[in-house]
Amino acid sequence: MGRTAGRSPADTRRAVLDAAGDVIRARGVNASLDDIARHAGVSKGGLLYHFASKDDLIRELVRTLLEAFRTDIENRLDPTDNDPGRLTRAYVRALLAPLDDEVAARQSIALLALLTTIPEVAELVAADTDQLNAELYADGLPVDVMTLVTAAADGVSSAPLWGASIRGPEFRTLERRLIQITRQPELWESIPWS
Amino acid sequence: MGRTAGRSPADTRRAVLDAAGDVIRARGVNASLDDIARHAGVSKGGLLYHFASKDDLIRELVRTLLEAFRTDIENRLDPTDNDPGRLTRAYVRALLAPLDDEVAARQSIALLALLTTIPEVAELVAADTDQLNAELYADGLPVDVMTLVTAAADGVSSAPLWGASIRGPEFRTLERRLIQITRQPELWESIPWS
DNA sequence: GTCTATATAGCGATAGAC
DNA sequence: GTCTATCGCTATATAGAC
Repeated sequence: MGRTAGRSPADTRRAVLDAAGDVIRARGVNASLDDIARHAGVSKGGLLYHFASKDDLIRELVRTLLEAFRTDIENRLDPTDNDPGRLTRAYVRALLAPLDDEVAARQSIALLALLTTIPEVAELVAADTDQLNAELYADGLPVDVMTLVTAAADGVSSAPLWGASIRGPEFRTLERRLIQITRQPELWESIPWS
Repeated sequence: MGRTAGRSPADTRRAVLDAAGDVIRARGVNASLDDIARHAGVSKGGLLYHFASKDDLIRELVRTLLEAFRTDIENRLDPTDNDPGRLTRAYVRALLAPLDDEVAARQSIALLALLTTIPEVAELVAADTDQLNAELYADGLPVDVMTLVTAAADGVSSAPLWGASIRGPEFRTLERRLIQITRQPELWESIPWS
């Protein structure tokens, strides 16, 4: 039948990647190329013209997800904010933002966790994590403060993975206080730790 | 050939469950029954005598993991401690336990995260989470303090999923301070939040 | 660039011997 | 209680038409 009207090859590629995310999120490991292709509005043969193999498709999907996460953090950097903890604040905002859509958040994290089981993918993700962590450690905050804040943000963002609800107001409060601690690290450091 | 000398049916069952964990951790959820059986030292047919189907095996594996996690927390309850935050402290200890001697418990978390991509498993885990969360909310701490402490613990425990190392001394410091906050919630609550 | 049709392989599950 | 053999299904990937 040839090319679908109004859809460029790049559009098709993107449609397939989107469909891959949706279908794998929804059906888990059992998602087949046929399934993904149908959701993208192409045949399996059509899909395999754009991606040489399923591994190739997965690899591209992970690359896309990591890039989207990175871009999300960068978009949340406050341009008027040049103080220490600038990146850490953007990190907290990025991880706590999806609170509104718990299902999508849970599924995105589960998707990355699932994909991480492919050794090659695990290396990609770990490399990305190392890079981001290095930047967080160089963000100008005392290490113990940065560790607390990012750990708490990581915890909230991973909670939906276990089916926990994070809609309560206590999580909003937590977000505000984590941000505030990055602005005034002494609030944490001056606590009389025994 | 009959029963392998010195191995009871219960031993075989446990060996299969252990092997299932190992193989799925290494190869992902698509690991085949053949693979699992070989690692357990039985044939596929032998495995399927003990577990009616692959779904049944997965279900039992998850049940075992959840139970082990529960037991781990309970073992970390301080018998001499009857103050508010008692369970929260055990929870923090369980999640931040040193990597060296608690590798299995920690890997279980990563494995559970993987298995959560199976919808039926997600429901099992969510039910368990709800129960534990209810107990944490009833642990006698101010909600905001409990939320901070458990979020931070969750964050540290999920870090290995992304390939991050949590061996640095800052994580030990974090553990000590999280515990201390549960003992003196006013340390957190009396901070002059704007 | 996308389709249909098909080759090929691997998986879960069953049956029956021992 | 465990094995081997095999069935039936589904999935990936290829080939070739349009």
